[in-house]
Amino acid sequence: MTTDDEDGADRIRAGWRRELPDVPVGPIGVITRIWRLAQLFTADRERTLDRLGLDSSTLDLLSTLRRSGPPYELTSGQIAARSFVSAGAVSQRIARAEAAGLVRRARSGADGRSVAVRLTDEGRRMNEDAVADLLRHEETLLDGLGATEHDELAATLKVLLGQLTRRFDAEDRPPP
Amino acid sequence: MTTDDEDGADRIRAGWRRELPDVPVGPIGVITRIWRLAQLFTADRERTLDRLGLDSSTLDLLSTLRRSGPPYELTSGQIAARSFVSAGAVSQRIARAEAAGLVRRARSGADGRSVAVRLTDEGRRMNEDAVADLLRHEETLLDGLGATEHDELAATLKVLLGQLTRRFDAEDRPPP
DNA sequence: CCGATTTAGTTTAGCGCTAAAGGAGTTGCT
DNA sequence: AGCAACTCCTTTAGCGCTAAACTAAATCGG
Repeated sequence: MTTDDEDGADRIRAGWRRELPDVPVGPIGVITRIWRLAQLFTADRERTLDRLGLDSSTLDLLSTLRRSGPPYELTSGQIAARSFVSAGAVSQRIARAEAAGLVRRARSGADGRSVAVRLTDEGRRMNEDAVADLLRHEETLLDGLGATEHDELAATLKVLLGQLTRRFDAEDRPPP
Repeated sequence: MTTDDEDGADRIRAGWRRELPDVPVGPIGVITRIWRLAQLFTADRERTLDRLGLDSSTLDLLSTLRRSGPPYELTSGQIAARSFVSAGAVSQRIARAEAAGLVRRARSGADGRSVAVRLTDEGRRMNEDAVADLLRHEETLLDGLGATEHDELAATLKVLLGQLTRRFDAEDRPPP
């Protein structure tokens, strides 16, 4: 008596349970759904950003600068450290945003190797508009969850994320 | 009195609350963490798959065929419909997997336009090994969650995913 | 049946990313 | 001081993806 409101994850799980009965299918219910939700949130952001003439990597750059507070300036290295992308990607993002007039680059005073990246007024304005739009809209995406459910979800995700982050960090740094 | 075990999402949320107090920062606790978890799961899979000489897009193709059951054969179109990627991407995935000897392509009997893609014995073996490895390992990633917490998480994710899927589907198909 | 339309799959241009190589400035050792 | 080692950033080759152009086969309507 299978329940009828199977989703994609349920179907994948049922497929593996049928075909490879020895394999544990438990993780699918969480991991596959997290992947799929991440995709949906990404696609939804992209639709909004298209309207605003931005893309998600530019938004990430502008937001990192904006969140740092006045004078909205960081070095490339600081941006890379906060962005979870490679230094090369940051360099390209800055070049694109500079061409669009959203940031300006200047050699940093103290250290001739670093580059200070600063938000222009237009970059700041576009970022503030986009962040307000996105977060207000994303709030509605989670409306279907009750307040308690929402908070418990955030809390559980935080626990899991903390555990995995610590675990992977420890694995990367094998015992001396 | 800020709690001290802030994670990245908490820091982003605190930054926006400080800089743009009018913007609702609630969604960050869920959406940002889902993105980050998806990234971690992806990176973890990639490490395992590297060892096995596979990549995640090839795994996805082989798994789709394997889950369909004997004779492990589907048309390109059926694969695309199950894969959440474009038809072009499927075509390229098949070409790579065929070059690696993991699938074989043949014009499909009934309809001269379609292509039947079938798992080779080696493709089937590699897929079964990889799926067993991955799922057994991923089970341990979720070990830190209690059974109840795990089940509640899966259930909440399923609800949210269902709501969003229906909502976006409805938006794509505007009223007639 | 014949031409137009639709459908299945492939090919290609362009995108942003990573990893690795390169260029320029700084630090440290003697 | 002088030179090696290091650091910060940029550049580039290669990858897989998407969107769109394209080829070929099937279907439909007069």
